[in-house]
Amino acid sequence: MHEDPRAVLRRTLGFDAFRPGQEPLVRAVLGGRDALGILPTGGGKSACYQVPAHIVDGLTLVVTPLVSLMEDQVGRARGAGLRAAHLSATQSSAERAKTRADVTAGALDVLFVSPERLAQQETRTWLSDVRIGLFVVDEAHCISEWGHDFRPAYRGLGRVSTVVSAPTLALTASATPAVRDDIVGSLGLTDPHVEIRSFDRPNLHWAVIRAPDERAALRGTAALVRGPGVSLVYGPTRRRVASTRDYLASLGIVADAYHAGLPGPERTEVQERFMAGETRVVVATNAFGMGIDKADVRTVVHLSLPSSLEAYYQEAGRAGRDGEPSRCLAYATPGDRRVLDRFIDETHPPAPRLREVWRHLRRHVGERDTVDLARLSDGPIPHRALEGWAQGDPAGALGALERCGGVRRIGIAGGTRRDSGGLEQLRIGVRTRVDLSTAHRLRKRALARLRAVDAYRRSRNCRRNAVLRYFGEMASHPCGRCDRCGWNYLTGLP
DNA sequence: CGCCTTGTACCTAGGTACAAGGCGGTGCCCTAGT
Repeated sequence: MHEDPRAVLRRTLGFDAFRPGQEPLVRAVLGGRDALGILPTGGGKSACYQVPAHIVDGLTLVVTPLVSLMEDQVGRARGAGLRAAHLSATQSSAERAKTRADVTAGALDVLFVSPERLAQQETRTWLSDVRIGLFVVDEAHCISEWGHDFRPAYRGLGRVSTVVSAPTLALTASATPAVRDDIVGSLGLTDPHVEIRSFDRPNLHWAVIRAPDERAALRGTAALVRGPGVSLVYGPTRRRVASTRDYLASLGIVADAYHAGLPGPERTEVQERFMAGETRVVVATNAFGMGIDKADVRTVVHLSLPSSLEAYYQEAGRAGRDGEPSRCLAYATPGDRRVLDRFIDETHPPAPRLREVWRHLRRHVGERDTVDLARLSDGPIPHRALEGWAQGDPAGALGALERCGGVRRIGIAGGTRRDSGGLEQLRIGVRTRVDLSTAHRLRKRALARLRAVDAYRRSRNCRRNAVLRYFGEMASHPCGRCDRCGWNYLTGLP
């Protein structure tokens, strides 16, 4: 019989009682059952694996999407009395070797890794000799959000979870019923215990602000961030993030910009200033957020709505973590929908289009060719359909074909990716058959998600209820704190 | 359905004016050649 989880909680984390939802998840995995926990941010997801990690026999293996998050989690796990480490490409090979040796020797309780590392054959071979007591997928919505295109390694976690003879625990802060099903199905969870806490955040005030164009949205944003407290402004592109920051600066409003195109040290610095309370305004792309938990953000402004309500709720939900009244405001301009439609056409082209591109490739490219994509695109393939893919990101028609098994990426012949400019000398193989049903399904899914955003933007009814319903929650009375319930985003809060 | 970059015409050098067309965001991984 193992130590009582409550005693462990008290001894290691200093809490007298579990928070809602935690204990059933802990007891489920300790009883050998798979589990899925959907707990709000700040709801104590880490404790759900930290407590079992003290108890189970063997290693607790935690999959985490970002290296910065891993480093954070290692620190907190150590603070909870666990012997913890992580593996990442930023470490020296000596460091990694040491961690592996520790794991093999049973000298670690918790190991954090990326899904990409788990996808490596080398890692799997090594882990097959390690006794694993619990397999944890943190930020499990990434399986659904990123796994289908951006980070396909997330789709491979299912093979790990079924091979490992330990229970699997999937944790996330937000998941619609469809995303839940996707997580359970993709991980191959068997009869999981599912724990879902409410998404309602009674201190958040919602509004969609119509603006004739981007310029008007920008002016409005400046007025909003002049208000009291810390503000977070989300822009759809790096360029707009930079120009918004500059515009605010020209008005004497000091703001930091954050996106993935900035050098690492600068990103770190912006984050640290923000967390330390030295920044009043951060303008950012969606790169800013995961793992950043600042309590006193009063206003989150979106210059335009993102392409899914999941993303919107995650980003807007960074307001008011301290429970104080806070605003979640999104601008809507006439061009929004059209631009997003175009992005979908690029990332998930319609099946007939894909078939056309694939046939063209079949005629000109063999099973294992080195091709000059720039020359190929003189044909019916526009340059842009190939571009993103060649640079390493699975975007465009080739990316979609790759997901359908019609095209195989072999590598870049000669030179590095960056040196080659991405377009010459790409080695690909074109298969003799292609099944476009995956591409079709993903396109339908992307369009459906976009329609939900559109519905939210245009909704005549309570905004909060619209969001809750989307996440599969029963909506009660109108909230009384959104624009549709008569709340005024300019005068409604101090 | 708006903004910005790129392309073209002008004619012989590099500006200007205007038209056309394109437009995205998230991160792991440690290759191979300096």
